[in-house]
Amino acid sequence: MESEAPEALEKRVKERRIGLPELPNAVDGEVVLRFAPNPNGPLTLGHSRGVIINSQYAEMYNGKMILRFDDTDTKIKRPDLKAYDWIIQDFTWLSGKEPDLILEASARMPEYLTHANEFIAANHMYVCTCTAEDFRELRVAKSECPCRANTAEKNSELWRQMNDSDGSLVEGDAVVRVRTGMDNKNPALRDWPAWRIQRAPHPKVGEKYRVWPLLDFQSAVEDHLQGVTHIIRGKDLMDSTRKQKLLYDMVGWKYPETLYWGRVKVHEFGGFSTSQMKKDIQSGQFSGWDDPRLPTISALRRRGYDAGAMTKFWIDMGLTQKDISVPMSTLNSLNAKAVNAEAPRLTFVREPVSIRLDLGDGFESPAKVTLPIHPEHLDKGVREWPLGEGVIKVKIAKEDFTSREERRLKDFADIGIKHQKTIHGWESEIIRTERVGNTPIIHWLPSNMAKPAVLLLEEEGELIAAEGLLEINDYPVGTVVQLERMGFARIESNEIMIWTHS
RNA sequence: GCUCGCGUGGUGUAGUUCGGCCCAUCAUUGCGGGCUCUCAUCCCGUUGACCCGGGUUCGAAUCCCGGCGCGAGCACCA
Repeated sequence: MESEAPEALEKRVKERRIGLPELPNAVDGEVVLRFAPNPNGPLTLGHSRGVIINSQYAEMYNGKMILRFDDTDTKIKRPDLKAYDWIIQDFTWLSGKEPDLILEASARMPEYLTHANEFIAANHMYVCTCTAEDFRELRVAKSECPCRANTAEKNSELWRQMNDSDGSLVEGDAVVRVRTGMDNKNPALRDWPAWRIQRAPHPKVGEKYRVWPLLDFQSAVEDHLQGVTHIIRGKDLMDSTRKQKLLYDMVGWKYPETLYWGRVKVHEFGGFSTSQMKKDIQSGQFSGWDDPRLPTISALRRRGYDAGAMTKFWIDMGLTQKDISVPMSTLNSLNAKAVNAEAPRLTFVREPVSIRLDLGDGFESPAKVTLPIHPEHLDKGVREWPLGEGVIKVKIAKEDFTSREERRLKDFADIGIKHQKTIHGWESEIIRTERVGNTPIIHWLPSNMAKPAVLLLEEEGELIAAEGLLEINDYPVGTVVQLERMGFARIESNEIMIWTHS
């Protein structure tokens, strides 16, 4: 291989970067990434960034992607047994493949305990029996607490008492701290807590353990055990990185490369608080985790959003540390592009008004109306609406009925809207079937092609079931269709559709 | 209070490491128009930004100094 010309090294040509930036120190085939949610609910749009960006990188570098359940809190953010499966489902749907490895922190406790024993024996950690309030003061004052002077033997003994089921130490009496130094200029890093006592039974392992590691310890040990090479996480965890790095340095481990992103809000939803949503569902404000008004992955999937569109959405967002607030219209635009080509067209008439069309003397009515399933993909075939003999009964939307002028029934005929009522109902007449001029087009259905259906949509925070008539079709449940002149919707059942977006 | 991070059009983003290719990229939104027997999709056009003040330099979005603004951590949550 020839050595590179020196001038080629002098300056990179500036080019616009497309896609995700390169990962620092990444070796193809050896990258290990992880996504580590707390299983206290299903995934939200906010989580999807973690799933997607990490998965994308794993794919870019032919690396490994771990899904890890950080379920070591039995009290404040208690794990939800159902959430484990929900998250695996959401993860798989978002990334297009199953994780290479699934780990549950609660099942990894023996490993964590082993390391705790070791670190306490090595004097890297000590048991602290100060109250949280007292330690807070010590932390501010940069002064060491009395417990810090205990010997490793004494600490091991106290640690045994913390673990002991009939021990004298109960919840709140003691924590294990990492001996980082009380003089660290960053107060967040001063002898940070690694273990605490929690009596609440764990949904997965019951009352097997009395002590549970905090995130900073559990995650630090597990990342090392799994050989994680790159951590990509929120910048709110920057001090977490620093805490963990202090521990890594003590025990001689190599800390992974770490990248951060800022906080994300969506204009329409605000933040993504799983706990808040859980409360609102319990109080009956929402019907469930897949309530179309919620920013959960299950709700978005139910509404017909495309995982590829979400992927592009997050890739476009990149890895900046800026706190951002994005409008749903950005995602919607990407989603429309993703689903439009495949979405069959259907007609939905909201608040239908029945009209009898008078064919007029000598007027020849066509036997049927033929319209494409997709105007840009004619190979997808056609829809055929047979028209009855004699008088034709059609349905049009109430909002289109307000006019008294001519309107064109799309792909069929110009009619005069007369607001003339007879014993049979509203009557109008067909003026011509040829397309002449630019008579405003409205959509419609012949009554024999219409079936009652509801369209679920959100209006000002309320979930509305808009009643109407849907064109008879046999698309399977889950099909994302485009309702002509309205927008996209997903077929949820024979008579229910869920609104996606326009 | 201490510590850390971030500031490019309405929104998001590229460019900032290594100053000139940047009178600043791309997307989205808004506005205008075209295509279309859908108010969808698509196409074209257009408005619109380097937080502020100094400094270094022939030249600064990019380097230095000082402000200001926003956010996060300092939990026995993750």
